Amino acid sequence: MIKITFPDKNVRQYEAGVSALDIAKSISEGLARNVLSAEVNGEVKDASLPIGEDAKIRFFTWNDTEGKATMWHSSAHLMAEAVEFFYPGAKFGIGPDIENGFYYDIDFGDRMVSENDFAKIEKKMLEFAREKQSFVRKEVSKEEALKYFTEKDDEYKLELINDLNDGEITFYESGSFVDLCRGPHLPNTGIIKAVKLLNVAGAYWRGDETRKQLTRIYGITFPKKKELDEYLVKLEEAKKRDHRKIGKELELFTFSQNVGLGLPLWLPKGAQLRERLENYLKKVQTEAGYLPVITPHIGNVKLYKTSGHYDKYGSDSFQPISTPVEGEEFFLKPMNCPHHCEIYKSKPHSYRELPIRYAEFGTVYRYEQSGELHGLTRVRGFTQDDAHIFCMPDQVKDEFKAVMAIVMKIFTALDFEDFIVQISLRDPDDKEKYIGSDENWEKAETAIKEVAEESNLNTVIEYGEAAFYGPKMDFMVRDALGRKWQLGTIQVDYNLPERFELEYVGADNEKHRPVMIHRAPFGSMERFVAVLIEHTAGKFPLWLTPDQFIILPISEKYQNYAEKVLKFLNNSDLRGQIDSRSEKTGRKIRDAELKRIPYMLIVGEKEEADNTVSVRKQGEGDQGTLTWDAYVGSMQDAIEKEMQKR
RNA sequence: GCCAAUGUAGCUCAGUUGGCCAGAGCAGCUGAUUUGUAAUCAGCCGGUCGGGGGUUCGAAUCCCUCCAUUGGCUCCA
Repeated sequence: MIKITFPDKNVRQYEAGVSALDIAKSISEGLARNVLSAEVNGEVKDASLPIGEDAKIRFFTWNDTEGKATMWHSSAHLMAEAVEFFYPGAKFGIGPDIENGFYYDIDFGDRMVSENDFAKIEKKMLEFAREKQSFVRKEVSKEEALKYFTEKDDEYKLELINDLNDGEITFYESGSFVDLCRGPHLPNTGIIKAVKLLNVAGAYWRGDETRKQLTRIYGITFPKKKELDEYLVKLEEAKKRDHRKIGKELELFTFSQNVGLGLPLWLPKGAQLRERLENYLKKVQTEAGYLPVITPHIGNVKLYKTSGHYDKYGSDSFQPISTPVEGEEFFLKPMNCPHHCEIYKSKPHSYRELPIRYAEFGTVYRYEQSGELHGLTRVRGFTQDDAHIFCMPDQVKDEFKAVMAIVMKIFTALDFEDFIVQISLRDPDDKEKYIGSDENWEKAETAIKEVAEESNLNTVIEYGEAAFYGPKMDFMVRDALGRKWQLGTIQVDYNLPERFELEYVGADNEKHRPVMIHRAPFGSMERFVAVLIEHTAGKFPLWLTPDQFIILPISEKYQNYAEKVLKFLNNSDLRGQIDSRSEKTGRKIRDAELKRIPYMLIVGEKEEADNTVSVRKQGEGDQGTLTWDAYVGSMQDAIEKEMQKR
């Protein structure tokens, strides 16, 4: 007999060799039906695996992320089985579970697979699911494993097996499909009740651009059909928040092929919104001791040779601009830092002046790959809310923390609650990609790691995500479809000060090298506004929204009164317009609602008689009648409330 | 840059197996209407069907190519 300990510390005795599934059954049939996998002594395992010794056990169901992972990983196998049925000879790469579902990378040879083929594959998957195929785990020797996939002629699996050690290789067999796999898997495929293949995409084998591109099929499965339907509805809803769609509807920005790919054109309403964000940050920065600077959009190529940008990105950038002078070349600036370094160098500095904080909304140009361009989130010309802090080494931490405070302030002000703080460090296996000495990198990485530890934020470390001159702390926020985008960023840099030979005179009357902190709380105005649009679905807070109200006169007769109201509101620092069209009120309301204008002020005979406005709130309907003063008061209160968050 | 899908008026979309001068709604313009909490009515304007090439008696529809968009991959100073 063995002792099984449950998460609630309860202990029960079982025969050795009992499976997690058996144990679940001994508790209740219902639990047994819902168990997808189990954690046995800290490791997630097949629920059907025999347990030979005393163990701590935890069951995973659909309500656990581990349970979902098991479900989706098994679904990848199920899909592979169906794919193999229709495309015998297809070769399989990897097929993991992901945050929402799973994918499998497949080499179909000469055959083309598109979304048109999904229906039959889905149908076959459900068929196999209904057969309640069990996942049979087999430990195999490396030799056996290699033999199997050599016969199957699957070079991808062979490559994977070659990277594994003998004795740690397992196969899983479900139906006719055998896969190299660590597991764990579902007790059987019958748990999968609803299947949806979502899209196909090319994906390089092992993420390596120089290797063959496989066909990746993404899918998701559910234990209930209803959950799939709900998921699909959610996806549709998310698409409605897409900033590209709302940006068009609300006339915030546009693109023109005549101007160029990835070069956004800000329309008046978008420009107003952006300007308010910029003014807000300018105010915060002034309070935090930043000094404004302004630099040109181009710079001599020499500048970027000094900074290292030329070597690193020169050939993939917009190409240099030549001048009538032989050999003279300018670059569109891809970064503001070299310019700011030159400003720093324009005069000698004393340690007493430090830290110096130069801030600029600097527009930069980068030749992003055409396939990467995406609305406002990935563009070729964008404006960074950039600043560079030049400080002494012992000031780095305090300065870094102060910048973090600004980022957090902004995120709080705009209700960005769901963000990831990512520590982006060097790829330890590929130091060639970076400039600067190991010593400098150590110092910079240590500083960031220490600051992160001292903050109360949950951070994740990503290796290989650093900038080429230094490590970063990146603030990642998701868009409507769950894609992560880097917004705020703070970077510690010991390298550029060296390259630009920046100096200050210390208390010891000797020359010292300052440390640079690059930082951009919004990241770029373009990307930030894009994410803001998706988070708010275009319903911006009052302090930001282009029009706070619109006055809707019932008819032409009340145009004069409407103008008086407008003047009064404008004088009270509120902004809005009059809809003077010869339309019915219902129509004006509908249009204002669709434009997400927060307040509609309906004025007619009654309102004119009592000097009031009839207030309608976007999305909420009629709010009753208020005097001008009362309305202004309520608006000021609402804005005041928003200000407190700022 | 790579893989796949898509590309018809400013926007959203119809256009059967290739067959009469390419359609609708919204937007825009003109006129009528003077309107009370999510679409007033009528008329007009607007497209060389993404560009180019080809097949055909005939192409928005079939083929090739280029461009762009979308979803991924790679990249992201």
